Amino acid sequence: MPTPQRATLAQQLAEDLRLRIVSGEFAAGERVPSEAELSRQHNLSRVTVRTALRALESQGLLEVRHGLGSFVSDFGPGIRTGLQELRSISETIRERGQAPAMQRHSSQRRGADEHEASKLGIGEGDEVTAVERLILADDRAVAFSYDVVPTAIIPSPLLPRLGVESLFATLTEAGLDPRRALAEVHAVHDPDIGWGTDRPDAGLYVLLDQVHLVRRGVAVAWSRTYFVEGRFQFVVLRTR
Amino acid sequence: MPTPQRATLAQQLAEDLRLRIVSGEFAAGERVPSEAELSRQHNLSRVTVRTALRALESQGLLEVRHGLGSFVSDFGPGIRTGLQELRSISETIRERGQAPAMQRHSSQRRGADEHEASKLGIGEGDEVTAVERLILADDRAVAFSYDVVPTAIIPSPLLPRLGVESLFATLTEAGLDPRRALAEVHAVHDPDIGWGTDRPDAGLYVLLDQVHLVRRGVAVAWSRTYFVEGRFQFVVLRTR
DNA sequence: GAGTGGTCTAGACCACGCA
DNA sequence: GCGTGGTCTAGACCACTCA
Repeated sequence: MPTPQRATLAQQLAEDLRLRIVSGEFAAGERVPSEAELSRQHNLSRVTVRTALRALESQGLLEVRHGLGSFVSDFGPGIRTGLQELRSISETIRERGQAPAMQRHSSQRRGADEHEASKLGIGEGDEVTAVERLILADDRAVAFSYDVVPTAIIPSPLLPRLGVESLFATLTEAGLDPRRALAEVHAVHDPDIGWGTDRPDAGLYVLLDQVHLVRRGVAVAWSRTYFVEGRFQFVVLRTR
Repeated sequence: MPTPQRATLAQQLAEDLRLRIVSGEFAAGERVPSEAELSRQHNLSRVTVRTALRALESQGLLEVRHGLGSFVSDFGPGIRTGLQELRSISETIRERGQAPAMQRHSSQRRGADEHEASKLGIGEGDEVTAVERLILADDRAVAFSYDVVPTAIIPSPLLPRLGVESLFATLTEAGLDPRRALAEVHAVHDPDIGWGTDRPDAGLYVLLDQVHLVRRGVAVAWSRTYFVEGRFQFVVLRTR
């Protein structure tokens, strides 16, 4: 039986507040309760509350001002997501009020090449399942993804679902909830990326080349996701 | 007199460890002292030590493994920087053992347009200084940057240095050390970006469109920096 | 001065990996 | 079992903003 992976208290609070923000309960520009207040209301230490607020700030949802309070950011339309937050793409799309969908373009089982083996920490030649999929929001292509997963870690009944539903969903069901991902960010201009009629003419993408890790630092997937430039907005809060 | 902006204890420790890592005192794959050990050695609480380790992890310098310890990442060559860390580009280049340089391409003082005013939180028409500069590492172009700064916040004697030396250096000297930046990440393919003979043929860039903020949430600069794809490596640790 | 966020501490208990 | 990191608490003091 896979571990349920209970969220931390800070994560729960962040999620709670996040939903209240995206649902509009807290309007843009409005102040959210102070740290002390949230502490009392949720019966949490201030450190924990701060951890949650930090997370929301790094997603660009809150602006925290010393001596004043925390305010809901005025963010525009479009799918906007904090790069530092590892979240399912489908979830992100859904929360923006759009309908996520997925189309598998190809799927094959084969031996891992040297590069894949190194990325995934498995042996060269060990079987992997490689999928190519298209991610849509309201029937519009937003990303093309090339994913590689060691076949051995996925229970057979779940294998056919790779590339058909959210990668996160499949991994979670296998008890392999990705906790972290180390991502490289690149700009790519290549008309050969992607497929189908909805492939953008410009062929311009933000590439997230990422290795997904479960808690123990063990890799569960290597994915290269090409986000169509302009259809997904990535935000990062950089701090010193 | 500008505030010296003392670094936090966590930042000091992170910086200390970072230098020891990049200098090779801790080799790749090696374990660094445990949290408890660092606590004792530096006479800091464990929370503070953890804050420092987190920062290094998010820069991709450390891999932290539950039950085992923290290990120096095996990172390859190339200028690699954690997107979540706001650092001077020059500093980043210098630490990679390369020589940073800067060339100002243009500079003008004029009224802020609507977009600039909104980004910087100033009035439309307020005077700004707009600079175009080229950033080099070992005489090779790595980025082109278009920066806009409200003229009023920079003391006149420092104005001529904008675009000639590190933006960070100038701002810091003016007592406006940027603490945070909210950045949008884009892929750009545009042969009109950049100038000079070293302009890459491909015209492909990772664009960081960022507003630099001082502590109080006040914007001090809006910069659009086009990093030549492939010459700078951006890494992000994404977590849930 | 009152209220807010920013930093830090000391200590607790849990979960993981290994011998 | 022991040492490691993961989470959380209660409380302290400081710095900023506004009245």
